[in-house]
Amino acid sequence: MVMNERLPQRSSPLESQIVEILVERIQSGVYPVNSRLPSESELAAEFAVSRTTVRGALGTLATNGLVKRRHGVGTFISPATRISNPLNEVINFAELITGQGYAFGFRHIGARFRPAEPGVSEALGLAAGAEILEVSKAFTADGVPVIYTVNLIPPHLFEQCYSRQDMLQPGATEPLYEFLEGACGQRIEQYVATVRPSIARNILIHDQPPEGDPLLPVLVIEEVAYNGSGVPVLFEIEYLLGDRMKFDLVRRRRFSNR
Amino acid sequence: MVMNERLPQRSSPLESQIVEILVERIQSGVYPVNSRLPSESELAAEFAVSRTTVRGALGTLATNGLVKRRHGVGTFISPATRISNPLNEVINFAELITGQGYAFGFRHIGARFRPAEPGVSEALGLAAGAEILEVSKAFTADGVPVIYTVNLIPPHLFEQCYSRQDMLQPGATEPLYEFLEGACGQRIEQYVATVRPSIARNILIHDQPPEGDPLLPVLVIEEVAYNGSGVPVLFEIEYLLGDRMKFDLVRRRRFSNR
DNA sequence: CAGTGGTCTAGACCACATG
DNA sequence: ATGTGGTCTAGACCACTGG
Repeated sequence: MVMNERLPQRSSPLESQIVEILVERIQSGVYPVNSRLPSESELAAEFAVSRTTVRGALGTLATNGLVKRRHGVGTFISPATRISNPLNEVINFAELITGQGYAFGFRHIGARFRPAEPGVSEALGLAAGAEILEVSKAFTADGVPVIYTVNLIPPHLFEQCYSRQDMLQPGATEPLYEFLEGACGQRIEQYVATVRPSIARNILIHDQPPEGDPLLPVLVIEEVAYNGSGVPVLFEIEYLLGDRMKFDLVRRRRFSNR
Repeated sequence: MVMNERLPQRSSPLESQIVEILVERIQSGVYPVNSRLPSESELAAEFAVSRTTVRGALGTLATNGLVKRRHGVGTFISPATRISNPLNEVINFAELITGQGYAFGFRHIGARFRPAEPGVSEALGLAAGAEILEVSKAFTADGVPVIYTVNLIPPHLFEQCYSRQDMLQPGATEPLYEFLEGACGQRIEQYVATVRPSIARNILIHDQPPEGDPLLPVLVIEEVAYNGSGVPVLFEIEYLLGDRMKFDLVRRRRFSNR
């Protein structure tokens, strides 16, 4: 009945595949904003799956704000509700910066091996005082640094593939997610982060203060990254300079499902 | 078989009731940290519900970090993983402040009716320039203001119960959630928030700067509150003074279910 | 191998909104 | 009265982990 027929294949969970298909349709405008989706039963028939499976997928979309469900009425494509830079998702800095209309750039600041602070080694499950690799970078919008990151990476992640010298080269770990997934076999699934405000003059990146106004507000995110098995992988500190960046967040009551 | 037998009653969804029961057991230590929970089938039998229903409840607990599931092994009570002040949940300021060991206090700063800014009236679905009630408060820790809030409340919410004069009295809307739920019949289910850092000297609450160091970092949360039907209820601005407060956040990849 | 969680189904019934 | 989403069941099969 539908052009561009695409039915789910086995191999990954049907529910995830249906999420993908529906996201495609929403983003490509097959389902226009504010329109009503086909009913759960219709989608179930179209995809040849049970209504339960369709409901799971729609639940995921609703949780992520793409869709709004109304009991007794239907499921609707959310209007502009698309949250722009969700703080509770993993951020892709390149997308973030280009998405706001700036030219994206990357700058190496420094890399070195040093002993981990007690808090860091504990969070990563390392021996007290174990050495870690510290890599500091800046990301620029139209040439102006707007994000600084400090990554603290345990050497056991990469030392089977790379020498210490390799790792000190500018850009060796950039982009970070691809480096971790490709070279280290670690896929980051989740961060546990602490968020606080600060001022540019109160922070140091690789022993240097950030460029620009020392009174610029800064959003500081300190976080531990975990892989899919719940094992801590690395420690990361992000400094988001407040001038040009805004972040959104959906906040809910606890245990309010989806 | 189990002491303190408590079986779910109908009336609210079984799944939610099972969540509550399990949370009680976890918090009261019936299931100690790191211990394995009974298997899904055992719980299903105990509660006399289907395994599907138990799984839903366990999924909610896993999403909220109380529990860690391991395929082929079991479901385990998470260790200290309890996130302290989750930024993605609705914050109860009194709990937040007392929970960090300070004495909680509340201070009325001002209340007035004024026309809404275009951004606010649009977000709340009001006519351009409609009048709203602005209520400004401070919350103190050991007497020191650590949180300021500005609530922008559309008059239609309360004008059937209260006069405008009533609403201008100090504490008329405090605690806010109880006021909204009791007097206005509005239960807040969700906020869509924007988070940014700032500096104390850059903000004004009821025409006054905050007390204390003008260079104090401030976390600013601007948010629209929605009720369960997705209707915007009020606009709120929170100023979290960065000195004593920390906030945590779990960040995930998009569409990674639970 | 046995036991666990992960996925999926088909069908039932309910609660809600709308005409 | 109809059709929608919300809840729940019983049972099947799969995938993973551990002894």
